[in-house]
Amino acid sequence: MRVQLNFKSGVPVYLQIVEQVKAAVAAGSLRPDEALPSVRVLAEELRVNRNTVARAYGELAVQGVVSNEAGRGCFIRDHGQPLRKDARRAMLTQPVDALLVQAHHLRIPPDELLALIQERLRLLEQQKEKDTEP
Amino acid sequence: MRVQLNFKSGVPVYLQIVEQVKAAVAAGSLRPDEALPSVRVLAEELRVNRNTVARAYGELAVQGVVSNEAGRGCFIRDHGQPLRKDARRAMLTQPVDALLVQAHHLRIPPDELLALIQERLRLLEQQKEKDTEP
Amino acid sequence: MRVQLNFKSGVPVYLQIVEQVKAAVAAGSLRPDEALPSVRVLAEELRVNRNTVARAYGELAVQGVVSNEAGRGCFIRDHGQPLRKDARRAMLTQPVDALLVQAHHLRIPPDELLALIQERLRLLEQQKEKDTEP
Amino acid sequence: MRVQLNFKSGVPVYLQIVEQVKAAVAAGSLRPDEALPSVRVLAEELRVNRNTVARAYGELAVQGVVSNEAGRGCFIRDHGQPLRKDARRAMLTQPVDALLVQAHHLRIPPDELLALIQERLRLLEQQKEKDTEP
DNA sequence: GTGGTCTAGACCACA
DNA sequence: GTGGTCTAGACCACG
Repeated sequence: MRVQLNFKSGVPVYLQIVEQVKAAVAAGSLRPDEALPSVRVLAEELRVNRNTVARAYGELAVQGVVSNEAGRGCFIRDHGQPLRKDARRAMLTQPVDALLVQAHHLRIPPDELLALIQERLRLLEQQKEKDTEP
Repeated sequence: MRVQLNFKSGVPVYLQIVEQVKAAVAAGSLRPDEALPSVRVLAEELRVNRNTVARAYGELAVQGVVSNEAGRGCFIRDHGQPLRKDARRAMLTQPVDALLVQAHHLRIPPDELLALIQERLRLLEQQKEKDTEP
Repeated sequence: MRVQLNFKSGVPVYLQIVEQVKAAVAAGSLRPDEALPSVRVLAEELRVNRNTVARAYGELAVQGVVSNEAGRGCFIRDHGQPLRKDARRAMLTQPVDALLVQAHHLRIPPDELLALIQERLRLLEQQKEKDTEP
Repeated sequence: MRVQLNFKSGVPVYLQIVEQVKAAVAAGSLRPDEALPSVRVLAEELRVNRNTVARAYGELAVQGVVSNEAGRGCFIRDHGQPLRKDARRAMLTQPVDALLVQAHHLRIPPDELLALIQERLRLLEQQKEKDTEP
């Protein structure tokens, strides 16, 4: 489970965690009964207060995405099939539209936006490789 | 001037307003000396408290984007050139990264994400034409 | 830290707080990393609403005087000055003009005003030394 | 009577007028029974709403500095001797200190502050000459 | 406990 | 009508 935080966005950290876990579950990359990293491990990994991770896990439990079992850990609950690809794809349309609107406001033409996206894509891939290597 | 709020994002409403006004100015779609909607009008339009809009306008004034004239209104200040294109482009990297992370968690591969983006792009263009025609 | 409010002056309370904190920092009686009283405490002390103090602290943070750390408190920043010198100097012309006008109305000729300024300057320097010594 | 307004200071315009008239009376440059300019004349001179000037005159009347005589005008009331020069000079120490603190905070050294003051002094003198000429 | 945001509604200065 | 300030009290994120 790879969580990417953006501390400058103003979006509460615990919500960023919640959203990314939910997305991973929807995609099937987190399987039922799979364990999430422990609160303190994830907190240290993200350099975030333990309470923040605990709150995220609590929120996920309330929403029925995971089940917190005291003393054992935090496990993905069974949700039947993960969403089919077109459903997951549909979950992206709103954020995509938001990005297009913002680009339009900034008068960045579509081709430049696409170039920017591919540039960032390459950069994120490189980071992933670095993290995996050592 | 059209402002779109996202109440679920956790980003302070007043900052969303600030950012969107700045984006519009940066893009040149709000011209110097142009009046913003009055605090009360925008507050009603966005279904938000007057103080929240006032705070946004105050912040914009502090940042020199706008000049608030009591009894008259809130006007875009002439700040010479709008931002250079690379600065505007830089304002997009954060949202782009957020989108890429979300797509990754949803296991939507880059090529499908790009396809989705171009699909939405076409759709937005069609809407724009409709708005302009009649 | 002693803050004296004048409710009858027409000067916004939050600005009075801002000015006095800045003055204390300038005078050296508030040192870098020193904590200001918490928003709630100062609000009670001044018999003013929490929001008013919060607004003052927010303004001080924007101006780089102070760093507000959620969950920890409000601390004096040891800051390198971002603005260029001529910009900073420009920020002084308004208050200078106001002083000159007032002196003119009080029929204090320019040379006496300058003498007074140098007198107060010496006095402020002496105070700073006293604060620094022991 | 020369009134200089600062619209950006946040100090209400009517209070700026009140303070400057009071200072002039304290200095003896406005003598008992001397007439102030009529509301509409001063309003036009200052490019300010007539209500604002009227409010200032009203405030001065309440404080016993002037006497508003309907249909005739607004006259300075007799206050015995104007203040001696050292008393008037004392009225300047607080604003002078505020200016020094602000300069210090902006890291403008005393010699530059003094240079700025003399520069503004020359500028104000020139304006006065222009106003007197025609 | 800390600071930050938002709402509801009041009053003020100004046009 | 405009923007600006203040209060009272709520909830949130974080430590």
